[in-house]
This record gives sequence, structure tokens and C-alpha cells, in this order.
Amino acid sequence: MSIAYDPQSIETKWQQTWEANQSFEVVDDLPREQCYYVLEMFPYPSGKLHMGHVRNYSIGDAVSRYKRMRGFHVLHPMGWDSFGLPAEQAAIDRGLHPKGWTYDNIDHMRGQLKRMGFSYSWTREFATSDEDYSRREQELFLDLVEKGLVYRKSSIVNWSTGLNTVLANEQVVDGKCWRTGMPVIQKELPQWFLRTTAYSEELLEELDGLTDWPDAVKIMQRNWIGRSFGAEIDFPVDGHDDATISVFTTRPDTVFGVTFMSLAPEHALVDAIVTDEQRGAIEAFRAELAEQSEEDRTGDKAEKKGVFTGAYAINPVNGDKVPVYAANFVLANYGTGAVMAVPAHDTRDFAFAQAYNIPIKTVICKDGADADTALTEAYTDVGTLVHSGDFSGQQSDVAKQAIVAWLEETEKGRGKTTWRLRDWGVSRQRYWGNPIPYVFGDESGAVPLPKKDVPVTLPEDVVFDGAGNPLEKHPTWATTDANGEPLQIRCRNGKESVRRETDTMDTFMQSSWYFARYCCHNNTAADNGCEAPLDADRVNHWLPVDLYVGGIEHACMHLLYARFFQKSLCDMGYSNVREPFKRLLCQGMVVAETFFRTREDGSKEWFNPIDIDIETDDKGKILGGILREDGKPVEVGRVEKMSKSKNNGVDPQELVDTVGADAARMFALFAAPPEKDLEWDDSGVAGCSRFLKRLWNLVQENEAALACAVFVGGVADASSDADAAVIRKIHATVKRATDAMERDFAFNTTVAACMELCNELKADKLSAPVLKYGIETLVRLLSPIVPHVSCEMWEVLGHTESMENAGWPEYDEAQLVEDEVTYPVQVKGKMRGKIQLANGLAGKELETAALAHPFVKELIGEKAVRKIIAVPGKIINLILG
RNA sequence: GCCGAGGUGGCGGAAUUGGUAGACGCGCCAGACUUAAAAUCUGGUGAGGGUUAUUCCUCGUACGGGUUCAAGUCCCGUCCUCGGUACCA
Repeated sequence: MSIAYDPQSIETKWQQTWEANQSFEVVDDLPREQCYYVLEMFPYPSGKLHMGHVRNYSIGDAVSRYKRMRGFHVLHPMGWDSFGLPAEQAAIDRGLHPKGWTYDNIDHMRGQLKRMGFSYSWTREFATSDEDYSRREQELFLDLVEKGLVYRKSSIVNWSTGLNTVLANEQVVDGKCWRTGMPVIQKELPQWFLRTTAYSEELLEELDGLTDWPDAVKIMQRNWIGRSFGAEIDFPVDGHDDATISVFTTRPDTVFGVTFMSLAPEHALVDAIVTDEQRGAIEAFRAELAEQSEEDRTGDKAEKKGVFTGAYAINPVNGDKVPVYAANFVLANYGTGAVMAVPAHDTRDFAFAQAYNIPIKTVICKDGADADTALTEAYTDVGTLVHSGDFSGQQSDVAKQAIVAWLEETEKGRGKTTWRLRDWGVSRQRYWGNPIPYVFGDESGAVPLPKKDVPVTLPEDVVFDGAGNPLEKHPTWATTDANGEPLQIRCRNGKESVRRETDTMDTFMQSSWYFARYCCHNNTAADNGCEAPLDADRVNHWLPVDLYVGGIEHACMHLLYARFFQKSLCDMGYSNVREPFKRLLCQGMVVAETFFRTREDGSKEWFNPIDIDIETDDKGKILGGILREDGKPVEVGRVEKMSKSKNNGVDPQELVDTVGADAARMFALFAAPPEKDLEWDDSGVAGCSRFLKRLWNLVQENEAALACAVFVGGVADASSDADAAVIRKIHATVKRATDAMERDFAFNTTVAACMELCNELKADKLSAPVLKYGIETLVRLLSPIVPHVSCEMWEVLGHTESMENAGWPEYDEAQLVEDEVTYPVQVKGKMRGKIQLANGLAGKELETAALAHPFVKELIGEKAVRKIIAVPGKIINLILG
């Protein structure tokens, strides 16, 4: 009797089984070579699981389950990156408390993850807003203080004049506050920084060792760190004996071509050298810039503007007297805050010089070009130096070294390595984050709390009106201790009243060490007598993470912060593994079609794809959409990342309710290779569901025959040509699936290969053992992708051992070889037909066999064979005379 | 602007090292089953053309050049889309 495929009951059954058996828990004391750590970037608990999560976690889960079938003890944890801006937004918009909102979301999303059947070690789950995690992170912060990796300095923030609060970059729209539309100004605030730059060299050098990372990510990080070799050159200011403008340049070879200087308008020297006539203009310029965000000032659309200071600098290499400008594109906090301008050989300087009528002096010439022809654009390539004193005639790349050496000899400058990487500003003026464990006293200044006094916990009674920092506005929190007593510390004269730091930490802090905490999530006195953020033994046992899966959007920031943090953890004695992620897989976004109508006021109303009927022509090309509700047309927009604003999200919950988790997981892996964007398509999911149903029915309809069929040694013997062909196909499919898991993660082709094999498994054409061999192989290959239905079929096929213990199928390379090979035959690169030749031929033998083939003879006819290209196993190409 | 990635049928994609372009799936078309529809099953499906017999020819991997016996794949240039750009995570 065959049973219909019912994903709901099958999936519930196996999820309960896994939960009851604690199937995915793992202990910490097994030999490392038998262990494997798979991690997916943990989610921000925004409310509901979205397709991006489903995709991310389907990839990680497939690898986890595969590794388990290979006999590995897999650590596969999950948790919540639960501090962050949206929780406070929910508080402001809907009056919900960030904590309640966050933990409700976590409960809901945990249920959704379980319903997807992901094989997590749930006992290790934590949220970063848990008091325990906050406390450990504050302890680590204090360790960082101890190591000298924390400091405080003033830094510029986006300040909303409407809300009296700091805005995130994404909250600044067109230079205005997104909520109030009021201007956003650049304001200086004292902030906490971590010394990431202390590790610049190591962060850069060790990228070379990360051989299992995508090159694109390594290149982006290399550029982000941005080491450049150049020179610092000192330009005296004419008439100011005490003033020297130091510039950094990567092009010391162009120093003879300097025709002006640019200072950051905020540069301290500007005040010292500005002439009285120009002072007013400079002040006006500064005021104008203060109104702008950094993006407006230096972004792509920003006009390059400058104001003459009235002062002149002396070029130390040739005595040229050049004007000094204050310019908007020079940043005070980058480099020396001053640049030497060589318009002839720098695009930006060229544009500036043209706009302000500044001379352009060519000092590098393309070989053979005339040195005195006026340039129409900057020449930025290498070439021969001209008008450059003793260095004229040298090649620019050689002259660079020579000029640096000469500058050092004559004490006019020095060679220098600079970095683009900046220190990490971790201060946030927000409530829903981890408090920074510092207090301030009038006499003592900033004082770190002793470890015994952490965690600093967040007060619950807070008002969220969107204005200011809720912690700063709290009447007592900053000034009282846990018992409500005034907060005091010891100081030189006894005791001093102090005020807590009201800044909280950047949420990138939490995601910089969670992967280590999973290794020892319960590291407490009760657990192992160890009261510390991390247990080095277990951290060293599990790290580095063998496979880390997440979005490419984290290439520079999260992945760099985490690498930095891991190095500092090592230097604080918590680990000896300096790189946290051995292998990295970056998956693309999940995108979907958008549908909209334009309202009278020009704004757009977006409709969810689920409410739209698509109209197509007879080839299937999309003509338009109809809103089901009113039967009227809507416009078809672009394919975009699923988002609330475009209303093009597909809720995984609905999929699970209709086609089941297995089909949803399968589609997430089948529709695109992991690293590419994935276009969501409900009928594509239906196709996956159909495939599962077909396979399920194949098992059901042949249950009796399969029960009697026997094959030994894991391989069935062929009793017909059809059998032999299927056996070959089985080996090819196993090879492809194995390659995907071990090498390129091309799960989309794994699924395709499994579909192909399934199409070949015809019960009426194959012997029962070969049919069974095919089905069982298929079930095992698919089980990491569609675990529920695979487990169920495995059981129906009569197996009593669990799917996880069934092992991964093996393949035999020898079984893939066929007796004859199909060779395409080309004439001068054009396809003319195919011939069959014996396998194993090469060189002259292959050529002779090909030329002797009747089809080839016919092709040649009366013509002479001028050349024959015969590549074994690939192609025959004839050049005829 | 800068850094990174991508562009292949109506659609998602495949093509492992330069060697048969379009596997697999969706959609669409036709047929079977059905009173009918859905579901399911079978077959077809890049464009254009010639034969209308299964076959044959031309074109075709964003655009323009180049290298090669051979280019989706390598090189040079252009256009477009996406990610990041340090307070979204």
C-alpha cells in the first residue's frame, strides 16, 4: 500500500526524533581531526525568519549533515546578535520595550529555525544581550584596556539638530535627519576606540595564509587595510619660520611638479598662516563644511572646492613658491591632513588647478612625448622624469626610491608606510547595546570599573521618544550603584562621586567573539571552576571555525573586526589561534520581482508577489501583472533584494506550511550557486516539491521489490546494458555530489545531478538490486539537503540505523570510464558532427583512428588535410586545404 | 569617486584546465488520463532559414576590438546591474 508524500507529518516526526535524541549535540573532548566546526553568521532577531536566513542556514546545514555522514563530530551552533538599532526603533514606533521585543522575536525565530529542521546544537544557544554574554564582553573590554588597546579621543559624528542625538549613516537621508528632516551637522564627541591599527601588519600579512577564503574578500580586505609606501615631505611656509606643512605622498617622484598645497580646512596650521584678507573667506568655508556630512563633502557628487589662505609654501626640492589652499576633499583625520598637489599627474589636482587657474607643471613624460605640450588631462602612469633637477631622465618607478633616499639625506623628508585602516570607534550613544564599563569623576577622570563590578546592566525603566540618548536621560542610572546608593570610587582624597559612561558598545563587538564563546558557552565556575569569558582549552580545541558561511556584505567590516578581536584574544591569553575562520563561503542575496502602482503624488505603492497574477505571452515572457484583489493591472518593477520597503519578501513560514521545509531548503540550494544572488520563484519551489514527490512515489511503488532486492559490498552488479548505464550514472552522481561538498559548494549542480539520476531510475527497465542501489544512493546524497524526507525513505527502505550513521556513498573512478568516447568533429573550428572512437587513444593513434572514420573521410572529400588537432577525450579539429 | 562581484534562451541556471553552448528545473506548446478541471504522466521547446522524413545551413553567451586550429572561458576598451565605503547588521 503506498502512502502519499505528506511533508508536514514527516517533518514533524523527524524534528521530534532529533530533539528527543539530542542528535546534534557534541562534546568537547574528542580528537580534533575527527571534529568539524561549521558556523553560519548568526541572525539579528528582527522578527521573522527571511529567505536570506533560509538560504544561509540551508548551506551550512547541508555541510554539517554531510560531515556527520563522513563520521565527523560536528559543532554547529546558533544564537542571536540581539543588540542593535531596530529594537530601539520598535520602542520609539510602537511603544514596545527593546528587551521584550527582542526576546519575543527570538522565541518566534527559534521556532521557525526548528521547523526548518536545521541541525543545531541548541544547548549552546545564547543571545548577545543575555546578561551572561554582556558581562563576559565587559570583562574582555577591561582586558583590552589593560593591554593598552583602548583609548578615548574626540571624533566626528552625525548629529541630528532635530533629535539632539547621533544618527547612523543610514539614518541620514540627503544630509537630513530621516525622521525629522532637520539638518544633520558634524559634531565632535569624545568616543572610545579600539586599536585595530596595532594589528595592521598582521591583519594584512596573514591574509596570504587564508587559502580557503574567496580571493574577492581577501582583495577587499587588503585594499581596506591599504598599506602604501611613500614619503613624508616637509614644506616650509614662506614668511613663517615656525610653520612647516608636512605632507604624505605615494608619488614622491612627482614632487618637482608641485604647484599648490591643500590643507584640511580644520587643520591647525590654517589659523597660523592665513592672511587677514583671507580670514573671512576661510571662516565662511569652514561654516559651510560643518553643515555637510562626510559623504556630501567628499562623496562622488561633491564638488572639489577650495579657498586660498593667502600663504605660500616653499617646495624644498626646488624652492618653488606655491599657494596654500584649504580644500574640502582633504580630511583632517587622514594622513597629515595636508597634501602636496601635482595637477599634471593627479586627476583631482588637475581638475582643481583648472577650476582655480593654477599652473600645471609636467614632470613625468610618457616615453617619446613632448615634455612641454600642455596636458588636457592628468598623466598618472609611469614615465620619464623631466624638469626634476638631477633626477630628470630617470624612470619614475626608479626615481621614487632615489628621491626618497635623497630627501632623507638632506633631511627634507623621510620614507613612510601609511595605512588606510583606522582604529575602531566602538562608542554608540544608544540604549540597546552593551554598556562600556567606565565611570567618570571630576578628579579621577575616566576610570575603568574593576571586574568585580561588572556587568553594568541596562535600566529597564527608560523612555523612548527618539530624542537624545535614553541612558543619558535616565534620572539615576548613571549616578547610582546596584543598590540605589550614590556611585562612588576611591580616589586620592578618599571617595569621589562618579558618573557612568552612557555610551554602549558597537554591535560589531558582540559578533567579534561569539564564535569563540560557542566553544565554551557555559564557561562558569559551576561548569568547570573557570570564571572567565573564555576557556582557552576549548577555544583552542574548536577554533579555527572550519567553515564560516555568510553574506559578502561583511567582507571588510565584520570579518576584519573578528580577525582583529581574535588576535587580541590571543594576546590576552584566551587563545593561541590567531585566525578565527579557516574557510569562508560568502553567499549572495535573495532577490525577488517587484510590483507597484504609482500614486497621484508620484510615490509608489508596492504589492507583494503573492497577491499578483502574472500575465505572460505564449513563450512565457512576462507581459504584466494583475492585482488579484481588484483585477486591475500593476507595473512590473526590477528584481531587487527582498525587503520590507519594496514589499517583495516571501515569508518562509508560508512555504513550510504549503510545500514543507525540505522543498524550501532544496530550492534555496538548487536555484543558484551559493555565491550568486538567488531569485526566488514559487513555481521553482513547486518543481522541487514535485521532484521529492516523484522520488517518494518511486520508493513507495516498489517497496515490495526493493525489500527483496539484495546487493552486497555497497555495489550492485549489472545484468543488462540499462543496469550498466545506471551504475555508471550512480558513480558519476556520487562524484559530483562529493566534489560539491568538498570543493566548490555547487549544490545547485548536485541537485541537478540527483534529478538526472532519478530520471534514469525506471523500475521496469532495471533489475531490482540496481534500482535499489540507485534509490539508496540518491537518498543518501540528498539527505544533507532534504533531511526529513530522506530519513523517512531510509526507514521505509528497511534501514534501522539512522541516516546520519548511514555514511556517505563512495564512488569508483574506474566505473566512470566508458569503452567508447564521443568526439565532436570540427572543420576549422566549426562543428560538423560527432564520431565514436575507442577510449584511451592519443597522439598519432588518435589522429589515425579519426582520419580512418567514414564520417571524417566524407568530410575531407577531395581536400587535403593541412592540419589535424586531436585532443584525447575532447575534440577532433581539421584544417583542410 | 574608490574597492569588489556580475551580465549566457521567455526565466533561474549548466558548461571541472581554452575543446559539442544551453545539463537540470521553471514557464510555454502538444498529447494521454478525466464528463470537465486540477493533479499526474509522455513528448517538444535558443533565433532565423531550407526540406517539410529523423536531416541540413546561418546566426547566437551585454557591446566593440584582439589572441588562437578553437573563446561564454584569455587580453584591451566600453556600457549596465549589484555589494561595501568605517554608526544597518
